[in-house]
Amino acid sequence: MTTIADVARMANVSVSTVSHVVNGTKRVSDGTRSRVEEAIRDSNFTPHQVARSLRSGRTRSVGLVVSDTSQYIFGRIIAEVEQGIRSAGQTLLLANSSEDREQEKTVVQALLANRVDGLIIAPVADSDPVIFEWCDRAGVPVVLIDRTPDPGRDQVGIDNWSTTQRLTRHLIGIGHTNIALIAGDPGVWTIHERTLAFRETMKAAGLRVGSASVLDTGRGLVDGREQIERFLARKRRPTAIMAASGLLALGALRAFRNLGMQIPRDIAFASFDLVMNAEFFDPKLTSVLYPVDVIGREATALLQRRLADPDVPPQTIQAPGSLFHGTSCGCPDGAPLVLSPVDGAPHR
Amino acid sequence: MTTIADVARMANVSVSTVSHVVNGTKRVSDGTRSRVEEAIRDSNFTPHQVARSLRSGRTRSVGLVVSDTSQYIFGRIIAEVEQGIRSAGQTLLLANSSEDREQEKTVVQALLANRVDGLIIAPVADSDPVIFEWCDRAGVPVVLIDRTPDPGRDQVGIDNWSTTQRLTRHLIGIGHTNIALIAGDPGVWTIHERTLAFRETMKAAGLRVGSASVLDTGRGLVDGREQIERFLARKRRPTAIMAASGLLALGALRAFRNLGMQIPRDIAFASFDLVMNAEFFDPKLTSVLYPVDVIGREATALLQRRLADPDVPPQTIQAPGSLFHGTSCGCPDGAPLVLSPVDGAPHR
DNA sequence: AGGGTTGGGCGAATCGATTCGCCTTCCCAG
DNA sequence: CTGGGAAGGCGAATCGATTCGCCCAACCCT
Repeated sequence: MTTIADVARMANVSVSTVSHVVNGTKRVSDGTRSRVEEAIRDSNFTPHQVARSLRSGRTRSVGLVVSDTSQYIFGRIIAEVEQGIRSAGQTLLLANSSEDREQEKTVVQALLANRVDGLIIAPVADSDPVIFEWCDRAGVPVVLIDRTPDPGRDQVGIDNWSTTQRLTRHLIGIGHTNIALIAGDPGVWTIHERTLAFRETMKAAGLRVGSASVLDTGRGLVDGREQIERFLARKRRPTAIMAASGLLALGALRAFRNLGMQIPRDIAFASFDLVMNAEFFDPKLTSVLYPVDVIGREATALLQRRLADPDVPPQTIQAPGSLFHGTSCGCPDGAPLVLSPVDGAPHR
Repeated sequence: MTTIADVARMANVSVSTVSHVVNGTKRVSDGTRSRVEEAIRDSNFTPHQVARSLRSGRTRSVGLVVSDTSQYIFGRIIAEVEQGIRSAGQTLLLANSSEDREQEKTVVQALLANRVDGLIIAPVADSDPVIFEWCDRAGVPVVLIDRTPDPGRDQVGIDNWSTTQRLTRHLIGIGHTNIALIAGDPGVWTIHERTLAFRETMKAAGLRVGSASVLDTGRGLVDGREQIERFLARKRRPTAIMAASGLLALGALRAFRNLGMQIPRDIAFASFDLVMNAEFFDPKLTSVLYPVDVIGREATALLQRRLADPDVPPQTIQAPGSLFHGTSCGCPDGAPLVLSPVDGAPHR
C-alpha cells in the first residue's frame, strides 16, 4: 500500500503538505494542491485509518450492541443505525450481547479497546452498571436504545405508557374484563414499563388485576411457550391476552395452536413490537407497531449531537408507536378501533 | 486511559517487558511477571487496539458486507457471522451495500481503509470486479457468501441445483405440468442458478418451459408485486408457481391476495429461502429452507483458514438446503413429499 | 527603506504499542 | 579459572498519519 510519504515524494512536497491537502486543514497554493492531488490519484492512495486514528485520537467508528442480533426488531434497528452511521462517514462495529450480563461486559470492553468514538447500546436485562462507568471514564458517549431506564443519559425508546394504555383500553372497550398480560422477563425495562402501564390502566377502569393476570416467564430468550400453556390451563382463564413482546407473541401463538385454541373464537389476542410478516397470519394480529425507523434515526442523531457537543443536556426520546388493528382481538376486519373511556386519575 | 508506559513505570520495568508479558512473546521471570500483572490489574490497563494494529499490521477485525441488512435471511447470517468472529477474538465491521454497485464499492473501500484482516461479502447483482482487485492488492482475503459466482475464491452458498430440482420435481410429481418461476433479478447469482436448474429439470421431465414460464422482475429490491399481478393476468395461467427468493414470495402472496386468489385452491405455490414466521401463514408455505447456520459458520471458518494459511487452495462450499413440506403446494397437511422420477440426462 | 504581516511550506514531535538487537548476569563445562 | 550459552531485561526504531512551531519570501504601509 502507498503511504503519505510516497505521495509526498511523488509530488515533491513534504508529508505535512500532503496531509493538509487531504484534510483541508491549511491553505495550500493551487499549483501544489493539484500536484499533490495528481500524485494521490496516480498512486491511488488511501489514508491509513489506523494511523490516522492513533494520532488524532478519534476512530470515526461507532459500536452497536444489541441483545439479540437475530430478532427481527433488532435486525431492523441495526439496518437503520448502519445507514445513519455510514452516511455520517463513520464505520459500524456490531456486537451481540446475547441477553447475557457477562457477555455484554466483554463486548463493551472489546469495543472500548477498539476506541470507538461512541456506543449505542440496547442494554440486557439487569445490565451491569460498571459498563457505563467504563464508558464515562474513557470519555465515550453512550446512547441507550429500546430500553431507556436512565434519564441521566441520552436514550431513545418507544412510548410504552401510551401504547400499552391504548392497547389495553381497546380490549376493555370491546367488552373484556378479564385480561391477562404475558409479560416475560421483568428485568427488561420495556417489559417493566408495559407491565406497570397495564396494571394502572386496568385499575383506572375499575378492573381487577389479580396474581393470575400477569405472567412472568422469567429470564432468557425462550418464547415461554411451556409456561404460557401451563398458564392457560388454569381455571378462570382470561378472555383476552396481550403479549408484551414479539417473541412472546410467537410463543403464545404456538401455545394456542398446541392447545387447540382458536383466535379470536376462544380467546382474544394482541401483541407488542413487530412480528414479521404478521399481515399474512391468520387471523391478522392486532398489535403495537414498534417505530424502528424513528428509533434508529434518533439514536444516531443523538450520538452525533453529543459527539459535536459533550455538554448538551441528556435527552430521552419516547417515540410514539402506532396501533395496527387486526382481527385477532375479535373485531371484524376493517372495524374502527374502540377505546374504553378513561376512568380514574391519569397516570403520573 | 492508562498506557503501557504507565504500567511499566508502576511495575518498575521497561515498556518492552510489559509488552512481552501481555503477549507472551518472550520468557519473563515469575517475579517480574507478577509485578507487571499486578500493575495491569491496579490500573486496569487495556492495550490500545489502534496502536497495536498500526504496529503489527493486523487489526483483528473482519468486514461483513451484505446486500440488504434488513432482509430476514441476511439478519440471520449476520448473527451467525458475528458469533463466529467474536469467538475468534475479532471484531465485526458491518456494512450494507443496498444491492447497489456503487455503494458496494464505497463500503468495501471504507473497510479496506480500516485495514480489516479479511472480508466476507454477499456481492450485489452485477458486482464490479474491481473490488476484488483492491482486496487482492491489499492482501485482504475475501470469502463470498450466498452468491458464489467465482470458483477461484473461497465461497459458501446453498446448493441451488439440487434444491431447485427437488422443489420442481415435487410440483411435477403431484401432477403439475404448467409451472412458472418468479425469478426476480437474473443478475443475482442465486437467481441465475435457480433459473437454470428450473429450466433443466422441466426439460428433463419432458415439460415445456415457454417464455411465459419465467418472470424476470428486473433490478432492485422491490418484491415485484405489480409485475406478478400482470404476469398472473395473462391467459393460460400456470397451475403452480415457485418464487425464487423469500422477498419475491411475499410479493407473490400479496399479489394473490390482491387478485382474490386462494392458495392452493386457485394456484399451487412454493418458495425459496427463509420466510420468517412462515409456520403461522395460512396455508403453510412449502419451501426450501436456507441453511443460514451452516453458511455463517463455514464462511468464518473459511476465512480463518485462509488467514492462517494464505496458500491453501480456494474452496467452494455448497450447503444442502432442506425442504419444508407445507400445504401451499396443495398437498394435505402431513402428506409425504412426492418427487417425479428423474427423466433424461443428469445435469452437468 | 524598513518593520510588520501574511501566505505557503517544511521539520519534527507525537500517538501507543511491537519487536529486534544488544547488554548484563549467571551457570556450567572444559 | 575461563569461555560460551542461556535467561532475562532494556533501549530504540518503527508503523503512518496529524499538527504545532518555525522559517522564508513577498508584499504592504507609512
